[in-house]
Amino acid sequence: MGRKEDIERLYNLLELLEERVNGKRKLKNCDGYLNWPDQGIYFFFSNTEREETTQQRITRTGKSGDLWDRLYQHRGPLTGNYPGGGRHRASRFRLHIGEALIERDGLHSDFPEWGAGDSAVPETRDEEQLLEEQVSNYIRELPFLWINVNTAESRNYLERNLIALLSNFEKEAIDPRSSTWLGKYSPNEKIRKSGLWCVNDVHKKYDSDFLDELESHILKTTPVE
DNA sequence: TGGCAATAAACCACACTCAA
DNA sequence: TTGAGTGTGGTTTATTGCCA
Repeated sequence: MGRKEDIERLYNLLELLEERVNGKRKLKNCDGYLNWPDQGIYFFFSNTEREETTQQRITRTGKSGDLWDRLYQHRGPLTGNYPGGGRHRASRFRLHIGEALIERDGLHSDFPEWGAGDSAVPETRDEEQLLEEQVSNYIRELPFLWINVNTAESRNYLERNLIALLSNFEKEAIDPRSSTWLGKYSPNEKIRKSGLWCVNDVHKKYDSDFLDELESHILKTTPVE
């Protein structure tokens, strides 16, 4: 089977997953009180559709040994010192989106420290709060799905192959992103060309057999309540 | 109903792994 | 060695349950 057929199979498997978990969620409606699986893989979708279908396009996939903790890092806090914001230094997803917003809106002089270092002093965080809020607003509106994957070996294998399959980086573009996709403004070439908010593995080849393993995990995934 | 303790979740900074 | 990304562990905050 070719890459296009494998991508079709992947999206069909995700439709099955969506049925199993009673639909996609958005982070704006989620918290840690839901019974998330301890470990797993998540799929964020864009609100735009794939070519020739009504399916939403995958825009990022990632893994975690503590699923909600990772989703929380992407969502950002609702309360505390930075409500509605977040920490892009703890979430590359947030970092990439913020960089694209800076490029698109010409905000370099407003956020000169964005992405600099692993931590920031409160003064810098105060200055970045406005952009963190914009990033949070963007992420919290993205529909997402998740699967339960217990072993790190499986999570690494599935994530690597998912990204390699979906990435258009230096490959034939399947489901190419529109010119209005925010990632087109990313300073990172891998994001612009892959069509994903991912950098690792976008240039790799994938192993079709991973779809069989993905299906087995989907069939074991249950809804959160 | 209010006070207290226990527990869970939220939050954060830093450490660690892996690949290039 | 560096960058990307996740894992770990400590602290703070919120919630729950119990008792007077």
